[in-house]
Amino acid sequence: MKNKSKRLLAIEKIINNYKISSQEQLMSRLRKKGYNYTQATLSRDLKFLRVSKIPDNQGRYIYILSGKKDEFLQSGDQKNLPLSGFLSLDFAQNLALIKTHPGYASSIAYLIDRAGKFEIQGTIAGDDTILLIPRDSVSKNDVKNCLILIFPELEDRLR
Amino acid sequence: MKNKSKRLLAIEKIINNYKISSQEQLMSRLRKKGYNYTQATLSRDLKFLRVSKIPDNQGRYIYILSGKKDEFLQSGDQKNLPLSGFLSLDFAQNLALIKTHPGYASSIAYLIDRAGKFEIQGTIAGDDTILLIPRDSVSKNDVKNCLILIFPELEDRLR
DNA sequence: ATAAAAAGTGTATATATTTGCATCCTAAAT
DNA sequence: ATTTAGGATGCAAATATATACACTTTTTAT
Repeated sequence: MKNKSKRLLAIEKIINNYKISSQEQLMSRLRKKGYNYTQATLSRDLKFLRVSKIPDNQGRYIYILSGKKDEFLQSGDQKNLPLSGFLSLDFAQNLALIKTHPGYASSIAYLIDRAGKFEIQGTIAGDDTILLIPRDSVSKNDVKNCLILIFPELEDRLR
Repeated sequence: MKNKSKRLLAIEKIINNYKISSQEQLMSRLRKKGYNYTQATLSRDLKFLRVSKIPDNQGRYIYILSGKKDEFLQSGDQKNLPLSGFLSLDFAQNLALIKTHPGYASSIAYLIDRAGKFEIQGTIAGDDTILLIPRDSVSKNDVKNCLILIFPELEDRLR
């Protein structure tokens, strides 16, 4: 259903941006955004998205997306070298096209895949071009935001 | 107490070696090994160890150590897909996306092309992803069937 | 078109997990 | 030796999460 995927996107967004520590808490945010449904369904959604609850280092529990787990656990010290090869982002129909310097495409695509974003169904990289296929009903903006989440350095260039 | 650290080690060992999906389950294994204490304490231990419960790709929930998370997410997806490199099939819009083990995409795509199926207009292969473009008005299921015809071994996976 | 199967959800409930409080134990300080 | 402080733990209760069942909607097959 169309609403479901939007809802899933909303969930991801919230989890990425806030420290959520219970489904009720998440529900309340979702309700504010107009998604009106029950905790039972949310539980199923979280299962679908493979979201897990993990004890953080402050003695609390927080929800976290599978794809982000790495990053979260290893207090982010790894740099995205290949990102320097990023050139541009454009959209054709519902597809996103990323241009890179020659040879950089596959390594950047790899990072995108590895982030495990729900919004991004998959990528195909050539030598200097990446075709990024978003999931149904994911907007261009959602894709942009995704990419910014993966590569914060792009914030300026994509906005 | 000296027992605690041993206990924590035992917990880690068990979590590493079995698919544990509830604290009770874990408790029962611990008891077998002579650690006799309560679920409440176990809950605290898990918090201390930063163990989290994550939905696996079999529709269950399993406990996993923070340090192992990476590994799990990696191998978890591949272990049960021993077929010729084929990983998954999904649809976005009218397009089909096939994920493969790294490096397998082009050879699988080649086989698909070579089968000369009418329903499949063409394919584009990256390193581990194939974009399959179906002909107009070909349904998802038609595509599935096509693939099954080409790769009978996929019957179970795609149904 | 119709039947059949599958997917999505809410409700209520079962299960599972966390935590407040009291207690006990150990170690350091007096 | 007695006191004091902090960690560890059980118990019971509070919270939180998952799921069986019934029902509806959507998708797929005939």
